[in-house]
Amino acid sequence: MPAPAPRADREPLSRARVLDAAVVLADAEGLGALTMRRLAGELRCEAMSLYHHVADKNALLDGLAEVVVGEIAEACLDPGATAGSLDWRDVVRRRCLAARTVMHRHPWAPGLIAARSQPPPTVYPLFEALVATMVEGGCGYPLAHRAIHSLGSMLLGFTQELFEPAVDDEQARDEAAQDLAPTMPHLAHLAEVAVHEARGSLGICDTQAEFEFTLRLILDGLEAHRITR
Amino acid sequence: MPAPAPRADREPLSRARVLDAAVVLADAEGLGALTMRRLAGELRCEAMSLYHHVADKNALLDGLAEVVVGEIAEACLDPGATAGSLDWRDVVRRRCLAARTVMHRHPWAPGLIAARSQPPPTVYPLFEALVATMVEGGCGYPLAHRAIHSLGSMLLGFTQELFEPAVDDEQARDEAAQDLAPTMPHLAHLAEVAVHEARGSLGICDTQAEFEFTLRLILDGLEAHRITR
DNA sequence: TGAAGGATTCTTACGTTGTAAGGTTGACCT
DNA sequence: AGGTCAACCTTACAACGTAAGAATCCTTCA
Repeated sequence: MPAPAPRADREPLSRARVLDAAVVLADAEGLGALTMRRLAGELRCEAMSLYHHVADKNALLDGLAEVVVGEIAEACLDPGATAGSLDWRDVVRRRCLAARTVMHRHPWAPGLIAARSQPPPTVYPLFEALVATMVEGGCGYPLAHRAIHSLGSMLLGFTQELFEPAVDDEQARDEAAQDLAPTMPHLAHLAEVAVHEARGSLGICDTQAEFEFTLRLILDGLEAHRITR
Repeated sequence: MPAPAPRADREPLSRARVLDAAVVLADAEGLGALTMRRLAGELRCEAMSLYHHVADKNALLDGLAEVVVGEIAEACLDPGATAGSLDWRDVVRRRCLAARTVMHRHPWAPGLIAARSQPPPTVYPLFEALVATMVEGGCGYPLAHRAIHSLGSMLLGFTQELFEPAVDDEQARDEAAQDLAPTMPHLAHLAEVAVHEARGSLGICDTQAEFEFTLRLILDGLEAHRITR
């Protein structure tokens, strides 16, 4: 097995280093400034060298979404963020606020994530933790599921079909759920429930129903404020 | 004054025709397929001809956002959409659903609108109508204002600072509010109220407070569902 | 009738982008 | 010493947005 052959005269490139530099560049000058040549310049290499660490520009953007959502997940799951919270609402609330401060550092992120067809896999630990908190708080899986949809825009900055096209193939979906089970037990369970509820899995939720649910939630909340004002 | 000089042998171009073709193209093949040359091809002209009707590609995208939001506003304000509604919530609910069906036809729209720094002016009639409905429903301007923020993602597909950078200059803001007054009385009034409430106008809301308000709305609504399940 | 004038459209050209193809380098293992 | 292979660079090309200016066409007035 050949060992890696880093040059002695400078830090070798790597997927992580490329993505980190891309995030820094996008933060500083926006997504528009993120070109392969410019990014290479920041890393003191040539554009084509980047292609050894990311497949192409699209993969680079996928990676960016992954990194940012990962940052959000990390911030949300930091125990310090929710220390001393008793109510499940308080935990979820603080997590959403933590997500927001991360998004604030990367204003280009919502648009980027929204543009990808699939949310990056780094959302799963976050959703898993949220569902866990809610279920332990007595919400039950169906409500926790709806909550994830309702909170989507608070966590990632946009609404609209969080899990849209995904997989049409039913068997592939079942396998995906199986893969999820060991590390994401709540999400796996939620997927099962969703199958019975909306004839879809994580991949195919009844987004219309979810939309209407969230809408009613907001309107009813506003009505309550109107009455007690 | 020279009259327009359209060619006899074919329909002349126009800003509206360019934008319409751009919407059709984006709907069919996505925003990525929307290039000046390609769009020109659809219109059976050369790329450079487009520049007489839109300043540049960025202006084209601005125009696209304008058209889509205009479509949304039109669908929402269609009296048929809200006929027979007594409750203000029902009116607003139906408008949001109408907005959603329009967005469904233009899946690229939320990302596009979110990417522009300012929402297109075609939102104003929509917001005006929503505020009017809510105020007449007994909500009061402060609550109607919050409602617009809370409903942002239900109407346009994304959250996150609907009116972000806008104008720093205080005088310019006052003038903008003046211009609004004749056609958008409720929005103009709302802007005044916002100045006192959050030390900002339409241009500078306390987005953090709005975010937290919406978040609590959703969480409290979910909690109510938990209890009564 | 026809020439001017001005809006519209097209031609050509340039710089920048993403990336395919293939050459070069240098650390490691025999 | 020489071979191997990942990492990296050079060159090249098609497609993009768009600047500059020529060509085209309708209108208007002489």
